[in-house]
Amino acid sequence: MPYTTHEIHRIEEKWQKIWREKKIFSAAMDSNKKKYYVLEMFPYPSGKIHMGHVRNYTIADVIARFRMMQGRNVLHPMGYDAFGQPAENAAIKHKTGPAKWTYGCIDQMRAELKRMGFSYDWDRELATCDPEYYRWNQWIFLKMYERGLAYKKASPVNWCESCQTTLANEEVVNDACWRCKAPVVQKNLEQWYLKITHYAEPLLEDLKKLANWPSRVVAMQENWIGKSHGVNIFFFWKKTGERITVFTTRADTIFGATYVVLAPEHPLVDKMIAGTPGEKEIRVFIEKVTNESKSLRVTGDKKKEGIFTGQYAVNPVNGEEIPIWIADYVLMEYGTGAIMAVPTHDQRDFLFAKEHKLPMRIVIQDHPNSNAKVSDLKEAYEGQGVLVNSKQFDGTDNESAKTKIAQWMTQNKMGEVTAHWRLRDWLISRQRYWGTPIPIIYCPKCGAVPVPEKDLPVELPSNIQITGKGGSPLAQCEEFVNTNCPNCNGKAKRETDTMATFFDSSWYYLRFCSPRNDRKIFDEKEVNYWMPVDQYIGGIEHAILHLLYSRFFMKFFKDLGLVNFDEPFARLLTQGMVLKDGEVMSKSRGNTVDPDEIIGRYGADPLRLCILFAAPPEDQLEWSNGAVDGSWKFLNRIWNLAEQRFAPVEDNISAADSDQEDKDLERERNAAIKKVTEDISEGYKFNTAVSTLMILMNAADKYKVVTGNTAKQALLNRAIRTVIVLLAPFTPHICEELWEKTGGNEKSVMNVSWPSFDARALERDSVQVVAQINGKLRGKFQVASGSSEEEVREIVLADARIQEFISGKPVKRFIYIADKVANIVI
RNA sequence: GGGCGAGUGGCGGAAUCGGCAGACGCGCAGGACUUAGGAUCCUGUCCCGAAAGGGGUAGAGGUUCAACUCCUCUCUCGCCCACCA
Repeated sequence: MPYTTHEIHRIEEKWQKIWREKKIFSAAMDSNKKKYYVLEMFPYPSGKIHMGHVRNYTIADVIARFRMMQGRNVLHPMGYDAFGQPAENAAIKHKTGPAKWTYGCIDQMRAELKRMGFSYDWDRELATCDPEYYRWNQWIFLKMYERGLAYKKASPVNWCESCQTTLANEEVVNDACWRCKAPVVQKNLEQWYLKITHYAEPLLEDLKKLANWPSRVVAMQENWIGKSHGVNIFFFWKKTGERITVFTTRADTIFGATYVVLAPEHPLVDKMIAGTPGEKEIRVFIEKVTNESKSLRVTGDKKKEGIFTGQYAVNPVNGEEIPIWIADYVLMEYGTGAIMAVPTHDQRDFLFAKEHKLPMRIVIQDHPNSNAKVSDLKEAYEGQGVLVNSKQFDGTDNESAKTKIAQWMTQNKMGEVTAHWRLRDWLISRQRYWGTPIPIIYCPKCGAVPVPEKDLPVELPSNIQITGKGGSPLAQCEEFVNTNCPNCNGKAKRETDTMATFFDSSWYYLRFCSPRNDRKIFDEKEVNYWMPVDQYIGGIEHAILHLLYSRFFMKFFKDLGLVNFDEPFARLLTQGMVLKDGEVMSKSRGNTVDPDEIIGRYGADPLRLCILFAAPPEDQLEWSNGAVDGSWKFLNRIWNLAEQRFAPVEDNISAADSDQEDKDLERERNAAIKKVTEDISEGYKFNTAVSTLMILMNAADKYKVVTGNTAKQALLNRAIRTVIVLLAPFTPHICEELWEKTGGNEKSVMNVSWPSFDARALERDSVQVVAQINGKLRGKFQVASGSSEEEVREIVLADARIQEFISGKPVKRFIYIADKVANIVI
């Protein structure tokens, strides 16, 4: 039978059925076996898988199958991140319900995933929209609520007009909604938050443990958490003596502070200006600034605007009275909402001071003897130097002055060492239907009351009309809203907001460990056996969002005493995007390639191979149909090799009888085992692993067997079967079929142990040494491997051509790198 | 403005504890064969040159017997952060 599309499809279906029936991939805890947990970021069930999914899951599948063949107890589950807005939009568009729509999509998606032949334990499949899943979201919420880590507060929030809902800071990208790209505006709303900032320190600190994460992702998280060390300095308002705390990372410049600037929203502002002559003008200014969108206000190149309050602050270090200003460039959300301005050593302050003719004083000289004057300054000096005009600190270099001044201020209660964080608490309320109901009941008498654990799950009502127009859809459903207070049993109303879907995905990897447990969120024994995830794989777009939230949840579970570790993902691989014509594949661009269509035309194996061979997993991958042709051809050649050249004979080769061709083939075979093993386990270099297998196949193809020479035939058989076994994680269907055809005696090639290589077979009798003259290639010599420098020197210098190049000049040096290069310096 | 990463044939990409640049594949060119198949097989394929040889890994320098690999500067592209005090 030739390897035709029809045959490919037959083989793929055949083996998928066998894997399913024999439960090859079902995982069970076994404390005698070393576990390996492979996980890819589970998909949103849009219905169809795209090339990005195919790439992500194929990479994971190779790893899972490879580890399985190496004898590890592999857990490789799959599920669906099934809540979220697209289902609501689809429900409106197709006049159906989000649940019906979503489950339909899941069915379609599962079928497509199965056609790819991925090694999932399908018995562990889960969907976050299942009440048996999201009840545990509610449970987690209640546990956080008990510990004060879930709380409600009114504050300005990000609001997406198009989605008609609030967004977390992490979901706002360039002042636009991360999902729909519509502009985000600020609204004042009362919303639920999770206190992720409680874990700011460990979230930052434990990044150090993530040595096997891409450094880029670690850097992004570090940036996002944004710890900055500095000092809170206690200025005070001259008129009343009230404290104005200012945060600075530049305590060394404290003697150069010539004014203080407050954010327009600063709580003291109102009191300071009330009844002053400038009050009206200042209020107009504040009004103007606070109405500006955050993006406009926070643009770097915009001119800084400000206004004098008429009030003065006292600098605690020298008692100096300096003016208090209000300016748009000071943000209430960061630091203390108040800064001390040092125009000589901060460029923003410099420009502001010039504009408003505010005083300046130099306190750092870049050189002890240089005497720059304020009038000479064209810009602020932000570099290193020595302190001047700073009383007892004069002459101190500014770096050590930071610590010294901070200590001195702390001792004299003028300030305190502190740190500020960029990380904000996580806003999780969403005014949407298709999400987990927040398990809170509002009672007129008792206030906000958590739903008792025994009443979980608070189920989503199914009879809801989704309109997409303003407000929480759940609020319209009276039978959902109206309930009784768990405390006093009086009439009460339910919270009608649902949870952000990132809540759901922050812990699903734990649920996979015991997905059917209906008494507990997860079985601690199972979780402590399988976790952490040994290899996690997904897109870089989750570098902050999902990965940070998951780390936060893990630390919370550790604090609850449920788990004995606190980082969920030991290794992280961020796969590159799949491009078409240089652009990311997307429906809106109309440049998508449907994986299902490629499977139909070529089969799953050629698709898998092509995507693995085309680029290293972390790089972008430019899709080309030609590349699938290439993969198809390669599989076809292997097919023909196994079908036409394999012949069953007894494998009784004695090394003593082997000739040079035999040794060469055995060397290629062992070299391939070594290289493929290394490529998969050290850095997932699938592209070079595949090319190594191509080399071995080419070598086997060229190897000649005289009919009846059973020793040679056995050697060829060995090479063929090695290709099949090594290739099995990449293209499992064809390898199963060929393994069976070539007399494989296991029920599946997946049960074959991953081969090891024989180092002796890699040795060569002779090696090629390159001869260079002054670094230029001048000749190649076969020499016995392990030859000494003297031997090689003799051979090389005896060569007529080499002598011609030397042309009588004296040989200054002779450098020999064993078995590689000889360089003659003349 | 700050940080990180990258730049190699017509294309995807190999090679980086410094040691033959372009593995492997796609494409292209020439040929063989044919049970016309999605054929298959063989040969060639960085540039200039008839050859000898010369040039060549974004550009310019440097270190070295030897540099895609290390150092300095510049350019280009990608990503992240950004009035962050």
